[in-house]
Formats: sequence, C-alpha cells, structure tokens
Amino acid sequence: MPDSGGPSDLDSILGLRIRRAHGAVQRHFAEQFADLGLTQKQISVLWLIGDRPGAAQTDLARALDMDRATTMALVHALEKRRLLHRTPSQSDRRRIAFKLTSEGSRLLMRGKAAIGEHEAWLTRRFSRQELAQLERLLERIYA
Amino acid sequence: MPDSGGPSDLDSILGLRIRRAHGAVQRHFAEQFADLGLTQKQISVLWLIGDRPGAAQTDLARALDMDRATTMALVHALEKRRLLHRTPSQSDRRRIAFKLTSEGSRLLMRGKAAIGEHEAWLTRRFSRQELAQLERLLERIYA
DNA sequence: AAATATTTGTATGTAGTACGTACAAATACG
DNA sequence: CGTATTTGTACGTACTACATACAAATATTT
Repeated sequence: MPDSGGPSDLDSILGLRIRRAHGAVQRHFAEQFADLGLTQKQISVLWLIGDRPGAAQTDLARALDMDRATTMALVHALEKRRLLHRTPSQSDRRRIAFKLTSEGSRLLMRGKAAIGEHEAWLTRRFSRQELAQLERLLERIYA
Repeated sequence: MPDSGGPSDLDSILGLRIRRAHGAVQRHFAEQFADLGLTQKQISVLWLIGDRPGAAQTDLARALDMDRATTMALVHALEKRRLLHRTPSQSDRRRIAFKLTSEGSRLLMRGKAAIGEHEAWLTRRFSRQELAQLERLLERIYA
C-alpha cells in the first residue's frame, strides 16, 4: 500500500464534512429503520402529511426543499404501499390533497418513536448548548 | 391550500437539518460544477488519487466512507472518461493502483479552483470562530 | 508444505434520490 | 375573453449506495 491514510487537504473542506456527517446519519438511520421499511425522505413526507392533512404536491416540495418530480416519486411510492391516499380538492380542482391512511398513521407513530431513538443517538454527543449552536449554524446554510 | 407552511415539529430534528444543509450544499455544488461535469463524489475521488497516487479500491473506500461497490462505480466512470488509469501493483498482484491521467490532473486543478469558490460561498456566512466550531461539531458525527 | 481464511477486484442487481422536460387541465389575471 | 400561471402527470436520465456472488492472489494456520 503506497499510502496508508495520512491527512489530506480534503479534510479542510467544510462541504465534505457536511457530506460525511450526512452519510453517517443516513447510515444509522437506515439501520434503525430497516424493519419499518422507511427512508428519511419517506418518513419526512409521512410526517408532514400527518401534520398538515390536505397538503399537496407543491406544499411538500417546498417544505422539504425538493423539486416536484422528486416529491411525486416519493408520494407515489407511499401511495402504492397504501400509506396515504389522494383526493381531489373541491375548492381548487387542480389540487389533489394528501392524507394518511390509518395504516400510514400507525406507521408514522412507530416511525416517530424510532426517530426519537435515532435523534438520541445523534444528539447525545453534544451538550445542550452545542446542539443549539449546531442547529443555528446549519440553518444558515439552507435557510 | 389548507396549510401554508407553518412550523412543524419536524424542524426540531437535527438529522433533518443536516439533510437540508447537505441538500443546499449539493445543489450549489452541482451548479458550480455543471461545466466541469463532475459531482462531489467524483472530484473527491480525483482529489484523493491526486494526493495519494497508487491508492487502490479499499483506500478510497475507507477515506471517503463508502463501500467498495460504490467506490468502484465511481472509479469506473472516471476511467471511462480517461481521467484516471489503473495499473496492477507488482508487490501485491491482487491490487490495482489508481493514478490520474494528465487530463485528470488538469481537470482536478480546475476542480480545485471551483471548490475554492464553492467553499467561499459556503463559508462566507460564518465567522472564523463559527467555522471552526461547526467543523468541530460535524466531525463528532462521523469520526 | 498443504489446507484454510482473508483480501482484492469484478460483475450484477436493486433501491432511493434528484432533476429536466413536455404535456394537459384548472385557475388566475389582464 | 384570451393569456399566463399553477398544478398534476408521465416520461427519461444520472448519481449514489448497498448487497451478493464469484474468481484470483495473498496471508494464515496447522
């Protein structure tokens, strides 16, 4: 082996740190949620629809910072699993309102519990102050 | 519209903030690198091979926190574009050493410049202290 | 020295995420 | 009323990521 992993100037790139942190969180999340069969994005969608029944395509896309095509790919997959259903709006017949099915609600409840554990795993490495600081700094990137 | 984007308890999830920050960085990166035709992962691989010529599959996977299959998918794509080439190691004939081609080196140089601009965009929202703090906190997640 | 285990590279398949584009229907606006 | 915008749909493309199985080379154990 010509080089066994010495430091590289790549380490000083903030973007890479964010990507690696994201990857680590993603991996732990996937493990935690393997039995529920939900990804981060999927449970985010369920969560949002649970919070805002009647939301539509554009609402989800905006809330989750995704484009419409990506959003609908998620929604269609969840609909196929009968976790949500879609009913046309009466006031605006272009819109189709999303609601959780009872199975979707049950899965969301289990998902929220699992997210609690996941978040505990993630946040236990920070003090309360550090956590607040980290959230504040991260928000500046996407807000 | 039944709900126009009020706050949700989703906002208090650190994992989601990391994901959204990652998404924002990813989007800006993609714009910045559209003309170079390189993704974050791809330039990370080029960068690492530039820093450590002779590295092999496993070295890259470890350095970038990816599994071997993902790593090789990246390497193969870059090899197809003649940005790197692979030569069998003499000391260990299982290993195949990666090196940049001259075209790969040129592209890496341009990429490093573009990363400089990208990093400037990303970091200009933080003071020097905040930047150090953010890097320190992020590292705790994946290290 | 021989048998076994590990490492390394290869090849395939699946899934999720993300975006672009083009199209049709409904609504809003001038 | 005609036009522009919004909304949903239906394609297609690309990247990332992981699992698995297989072969070859090397390392380890007996």
